[in-house]
Amino acid sequence: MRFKLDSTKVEMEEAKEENRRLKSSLSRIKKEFEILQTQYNQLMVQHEDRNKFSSKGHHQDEDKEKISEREELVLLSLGRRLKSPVPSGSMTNNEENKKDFMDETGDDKKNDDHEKGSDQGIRMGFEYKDLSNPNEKKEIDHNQQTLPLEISNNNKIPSENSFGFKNDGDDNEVEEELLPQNLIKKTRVSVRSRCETPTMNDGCQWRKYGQKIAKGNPCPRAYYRCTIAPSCPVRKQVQRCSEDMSILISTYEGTHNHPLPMSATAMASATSAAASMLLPGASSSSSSSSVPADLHGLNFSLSGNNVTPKPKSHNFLQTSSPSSSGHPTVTLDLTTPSSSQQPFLSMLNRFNSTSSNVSRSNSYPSTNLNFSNANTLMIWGGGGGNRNEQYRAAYGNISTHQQPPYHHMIQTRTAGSSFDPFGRSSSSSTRPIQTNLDYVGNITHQMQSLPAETIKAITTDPTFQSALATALSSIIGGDLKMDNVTSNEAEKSP
DNA sequence: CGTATTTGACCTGCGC
DNA sequence: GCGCAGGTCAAATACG
Repeated sequence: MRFKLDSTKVEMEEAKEENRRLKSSLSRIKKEFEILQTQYNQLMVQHEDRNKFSSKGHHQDEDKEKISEREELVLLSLGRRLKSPVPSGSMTNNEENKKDFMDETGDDKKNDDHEKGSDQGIRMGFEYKDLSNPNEKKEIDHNQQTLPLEISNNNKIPSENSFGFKNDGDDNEVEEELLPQNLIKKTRVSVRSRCETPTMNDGCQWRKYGQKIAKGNPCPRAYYRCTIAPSCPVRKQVQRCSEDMSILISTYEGTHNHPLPMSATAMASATSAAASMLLPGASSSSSSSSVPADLHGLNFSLSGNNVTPKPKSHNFLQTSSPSSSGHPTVTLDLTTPSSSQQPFLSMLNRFNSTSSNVSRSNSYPSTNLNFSNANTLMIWGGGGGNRNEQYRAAYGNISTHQQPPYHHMIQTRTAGSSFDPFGRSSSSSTRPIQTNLDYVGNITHQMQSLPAETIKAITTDPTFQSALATALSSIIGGDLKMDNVTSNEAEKSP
């Protein structure tokens, strides 16, 4: 009994220490993010000035250019609401377009929390400022009518926060049926993972409603729907890979219209981000204009820069032929061996590339996000009742070296670089929170040490923004919640 | 007994 | 129009 008490005290002390480290990491991340944000804003201002200069003497096209310009004036805000707005100054009547994605409770304290957010530093999420007006949407519609997903930053569109649920769902179900993106097939996100269990635990609650033997695969395909909310439209297909039975392919479709458990937010963020990368605005080789993207509720600033597809390589992002179903599909591959040999700079080069040779024979391309994860069995979330359980479920059990998906994502993105942020094995980490924060912090920190041109290329690349936003949201969002929990617990503790 | 799963029937879209 | 395949429904069944 005495021993238990002592061990509990030791654990409490460790928790306090952990909490201190988290706070320190958080403040560092805040600073580094502000630097990044400042750089981005400066670039936006420069871009704006350049556009104005180049448009002199072209009054005939002035309106068009204004529209185009404002299409590009989309701010991807990682985290806290900015104290000072975008330097464009054109943000007026679209305040309501801001999507505050962090507030999980959605109660009346929301605004207050956001006001305090900068002080507390706990409001990580995505903020998308649409600087266009509804009339311009028609223009966009006209230009992008074959790709309605691009222009879904409509007020009517139920937004989803970084944790994968929509902000407000009064009429979401009805309105969603009328949305343009529903006129075409929904984007799917397929996750390949090594999993011994019949289904991957992603933190959500699923109810099986069907099973089919799909052609070309002797393994039956199981159909699940989300049961967290009765009206949730999210579906999931689970099927084992015919070539490797140990690989479980989980395909997600739709957007949760309800709050998700902590343990499910990682997957929700992953699917959102992955789907967003599929958007033509993010990956189209033909389009050079920025268009806002809102898929699965995640709003990113996406422009035409593309990522060169290199199928069957370990590139982080690949495009391949569309799925047989005809749905645009993003594949998150967590089954392949570590791509530590992948040069980080080559990825940056791809980020910086303004065009690519993507062959798009089909309007529904598939994108393959190849995250290295050779050893991890997929336990994305345990749906545990308390936050600690949820945390452990979502971010990996320390003792079993399970790691969160974004841990691997970031690790993949940094592992091949010429610098190793930590020089330690991620799987050997005994402090996953600290590790995750360190990764984020060091990414931004290392970026500052890069040449200015590289920084420019990185910070202005929407793909990077999307990926960074997702990573930050997933990791920090969860961690911050834990931070709160641990803070509260620490305060309560004697 | 309530809930979840199974499984055959049915619906729908697409290619020929 | 027909057949095929994917996807969904719903009654039957299993389970706790």
